[in-house]
Amino acid sequence: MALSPTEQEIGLMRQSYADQVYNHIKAMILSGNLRQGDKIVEDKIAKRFGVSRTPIREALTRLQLYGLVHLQPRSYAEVVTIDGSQARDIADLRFHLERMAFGLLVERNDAATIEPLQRAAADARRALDGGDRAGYFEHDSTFHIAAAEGSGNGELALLYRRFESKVQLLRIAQEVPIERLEIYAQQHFDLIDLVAAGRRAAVDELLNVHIIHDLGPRSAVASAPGGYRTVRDP
Amino acid sequence: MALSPTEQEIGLMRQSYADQVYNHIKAMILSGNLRQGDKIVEDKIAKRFGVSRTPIREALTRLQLYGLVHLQPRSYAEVVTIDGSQARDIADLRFHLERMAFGLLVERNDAATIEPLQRAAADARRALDGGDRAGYFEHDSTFHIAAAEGSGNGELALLYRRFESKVQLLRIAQEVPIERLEIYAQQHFDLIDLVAAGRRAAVDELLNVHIIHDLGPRSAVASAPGGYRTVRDP
DNA sequence: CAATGGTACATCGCATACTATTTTCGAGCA
DNA sequence: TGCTCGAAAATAGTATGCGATGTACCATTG
Repeated sequence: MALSPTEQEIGLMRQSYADQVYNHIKAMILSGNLRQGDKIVEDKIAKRFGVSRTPIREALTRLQLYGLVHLQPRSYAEVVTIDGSQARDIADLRFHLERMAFGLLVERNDAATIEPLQRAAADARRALDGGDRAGYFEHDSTFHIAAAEGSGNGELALLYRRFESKVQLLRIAQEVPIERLEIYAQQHFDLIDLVAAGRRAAVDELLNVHIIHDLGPRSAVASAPGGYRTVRDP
Repeated sequence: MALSPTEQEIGLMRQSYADQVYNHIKAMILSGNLRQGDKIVEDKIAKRFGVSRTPIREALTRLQLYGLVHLQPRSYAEVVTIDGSQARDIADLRFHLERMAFGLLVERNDAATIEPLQRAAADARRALDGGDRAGYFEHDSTFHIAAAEGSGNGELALLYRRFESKVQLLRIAQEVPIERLEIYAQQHFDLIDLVAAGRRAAVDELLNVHIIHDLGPRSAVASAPGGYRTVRDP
C-alpha cells in the first residue's frame, strides 16, 4: 500500500491496511468504478494494493456487513445487485428512518443543529450547478447523514450511516435524470424550512415525496391539512 | 474446534470456524456469560476453541459491526457497555422500526404471516411459566424478528436482525423484574389481536408501551381515540 | 447434439510466524 | 508517598503457505 515517507516518519496514526482497502473498495463501488455483479477476487486486489490477502479479507468482511458485497463461501465475492423489489424496500425503510430523524429535529428545534444540513444543501446545490454529478450525490448523502446525526439519537445515526452506503449504491444504479436531481436539491432547502417552522406533518409528507418519489409508494403518508404543498410560505 | 466424526463423514456443509466462533461468542454475550466491559483477547479465545486467531478475528469483526463488541485498534476488544442514554436511544429507534414492521403487517392483513408471531408468543409464555428466563428472552426476540420478517420488507428484516442483538444485550443488562416480563408476554398476544383487527393506531400505541416502557418516553405516540386501553375487545 | 463426468485450475479458509504497537509494572527518583 | 521512565510482556496487524473446496471447460457417451 506504499505509505508516503511523511506518513511513516511523523508516525501519525495511520489507518490499518484493512481500513484503507475498505475505504478504497467502497469508494470504487460507490463511484461506479466497480459495477453491480462485478467479481471481486481477494488475490487480485491484494496484488493491486501490494498487501497480503489478510487485510483484504477483513475489508471484504466489513463490506459484506455493510451490504455492499456478497461473499460466497469458498468461492469469490461480488458487488451486490439491487433489483426493483429491493429498491422499493430500501426506499421505504429509508423513509421511515428519516422520518424519525426529522421528527426529532423538529422537536429539538435548534438552529445550530440544522446548520450542517444547510451547508450540505448549499454544497449539493453548487455541485449540481457545476455539473458535478458525483459531487452532488456526496453532498446529498451528507445532508441526510447530518439529519440522522442531528437527531440526537446516536444509535439512529449509527444505523443510518451503515444503511446509507446501500442507499448510495442504489442511487448510482438508478441513473436518476438531472432534472430530478434539481428537484431534490430544492427539496433539501424546503425540508430545512419546514423543520424550522415546526411543521412536522408537512415534513413527513415532503420526505415521502423526496425519498419514495417514483418507485411506487408503499408507505404513503396521509396528506394532512396544512401539509406540504408550496414552499417557503410558513 | 473438533468437528464430530459424523459431521466430517457425511461432509454436509459445515459452518466455517469463523461462523461457529461468532455464534458462540454472541451466545456467551447474550446469555450473560460475558458481561459488559469484559475483555476479549483473540489469543485466549483461539486457544479455548482450538483454532488459530484468523477465524477469531473474522468473528470479532462481525461482532463489532453488529454492535456487540468494541474493537480498540492495536489493543484488545471489549464487550460493549450500554449506558442509560444509549438505552433510551436504542428503545426509541427500536420503536420506530417495529412501528414500521407492524404497520406493514396490518396492511397485509394476512393470517399466515402472523402465524409465526403466534407461535413465538406462545413459546415465550410457556418459557415464562416454566421460569425459564433465558428461554423467554429468546422467544421474545423471535416474536419481534418474525414481525420484521413478516413485514414483507426484506431490507427491514435484515436491518432489524442486526439491530436486534443490541436489543438483546440491553435486555439482559436491564434485569427487568419478572412481573414486567409477564406483562410483556401478554402484550405480544394483544399486539397480534390488534394487528388482526386492523387497528393500526392502537398497535402503535401498544408498541410504544411495550418497547419504551419505563425508560422515559421520548417519542410518545399521541393517544388516539379508540387506542389501546383494554385487551381483547375489538 | 445434449447431457454427463472428470480433470485442471481458480479461489478461499485456516494455520503459522513475524512485526509493530500498546499496556503493564516495577525501579529509580523527587 | 507519589511520580516518571523504561523495559518486558501482552496483544493486535500483516505476510506467507498449504490444504480444501468450488468453478470452468473439455472430452466422452447416449
